[in-house]
Amino acid sequence: MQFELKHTATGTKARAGLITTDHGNIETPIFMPVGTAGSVKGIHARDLKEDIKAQIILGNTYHLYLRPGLSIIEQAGGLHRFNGWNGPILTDSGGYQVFSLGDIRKLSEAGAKFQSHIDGSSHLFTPESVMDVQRIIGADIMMAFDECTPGDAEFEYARKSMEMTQRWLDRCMNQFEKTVPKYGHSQSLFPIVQGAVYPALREIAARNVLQYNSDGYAIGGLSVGESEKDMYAMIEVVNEILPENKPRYLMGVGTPVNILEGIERGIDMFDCVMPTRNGRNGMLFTKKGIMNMRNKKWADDFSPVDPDGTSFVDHHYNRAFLRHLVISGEMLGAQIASQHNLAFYLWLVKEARKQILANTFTGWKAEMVQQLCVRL
RNA sequence: GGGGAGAUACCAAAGUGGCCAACUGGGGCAGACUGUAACUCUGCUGGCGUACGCCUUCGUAGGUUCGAAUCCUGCUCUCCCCA
Repeated sequence: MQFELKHTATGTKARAGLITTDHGNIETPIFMPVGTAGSVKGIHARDLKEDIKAQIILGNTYHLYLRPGLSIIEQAGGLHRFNGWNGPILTDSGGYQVFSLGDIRKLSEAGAKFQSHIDGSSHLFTPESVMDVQRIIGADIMMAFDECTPGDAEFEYARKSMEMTQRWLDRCMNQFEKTVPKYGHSQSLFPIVQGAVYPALREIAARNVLQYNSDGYAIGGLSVGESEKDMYAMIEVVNEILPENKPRYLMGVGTPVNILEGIERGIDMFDCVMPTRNGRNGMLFTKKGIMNMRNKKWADDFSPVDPDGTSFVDHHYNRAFLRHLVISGEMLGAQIASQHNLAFYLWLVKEARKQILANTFTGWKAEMVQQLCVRL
């Protein structure tokens, strides 16, 4: 994987770049749809590529390891062959599950012992094993195994947590160096910067990851309970230190506004479940604001789902029908909403890139942020 | 014609003298969701008020009682069984 910085918009840290992988190119800034179990929920690979114009999607080490299991994925020839998506794939390491499955896991220096959320069985994830699993999955971009520190962590906890993530990173790197890709395409490993909401910790963590000269760097442990103000402040601290010539990935973020704020602060890559999960729950993000499709006001609105939308669903279906589907619990409603939201997110980052290249990002972004928060 | 059962809020359905403006489910209305244990979760759902509260409700008209959705009587309607 390689990264080429194309342009930094004047008067801002917002950047446009190009990532090249063995499965295709990625124009940054980019949003990466989340496909935890190997599929972006409700979305066909064809629509992902042709309609939504996704350039890279996520998978999750923890989920794929539990089900279908490594043997099946290996037999398939890796996740790309298994799920029919032949574009770039990034896998999260399970670090987020260390956070979200807090009740059913135990952390130690060795790693994280999980109880499967599926059948309760016990599994130990170590930095080494997580590298091996991601080799088998065959992600173009693998993530280091980290502890995603909760946003409200005390300083001492955050410090210890960050330090363990650093030691785990060292082990990840060693294992990564000791192993090779299984399917003929190259794989990169991104370290993750932790440190909760403490600038001093974030600084240490950001400087620490530089020693590995990785293909890219991630910022984790944000949008996990801290304030947006803190989140933006941490991005600024870290991006001050991360190298210019490598992509920066802000993990798990976020709302359309979060993404624009992140781009403005020099982030290149984003992922978030929000467009799909909120879509399944009836919420639409649009250029003009947020729509809750369950609201009665759409019941007799027969205009297109989103007249400004870039997806075919935006023009093929009307709002009243979409509301009917959502209210009725019809799965097509969840699909339409997810497809719209993803297409919107991809439009948003593509447009941001255009504005960066034209040096008009700042004004455009300010205007968009106003619009995006409106409740329609 | 004879016998029996029942009528509770938008629907279904608990409650069978005070803790009942009334359990619960559905429906309705709104909110949440950020590296997915999530097509999930939360709140409201008689009227007015932010709220303590006040007012009007359990087919209908009366009655008993300090007090009734709950007990008694008349009426109206519904369902079931037998002829």
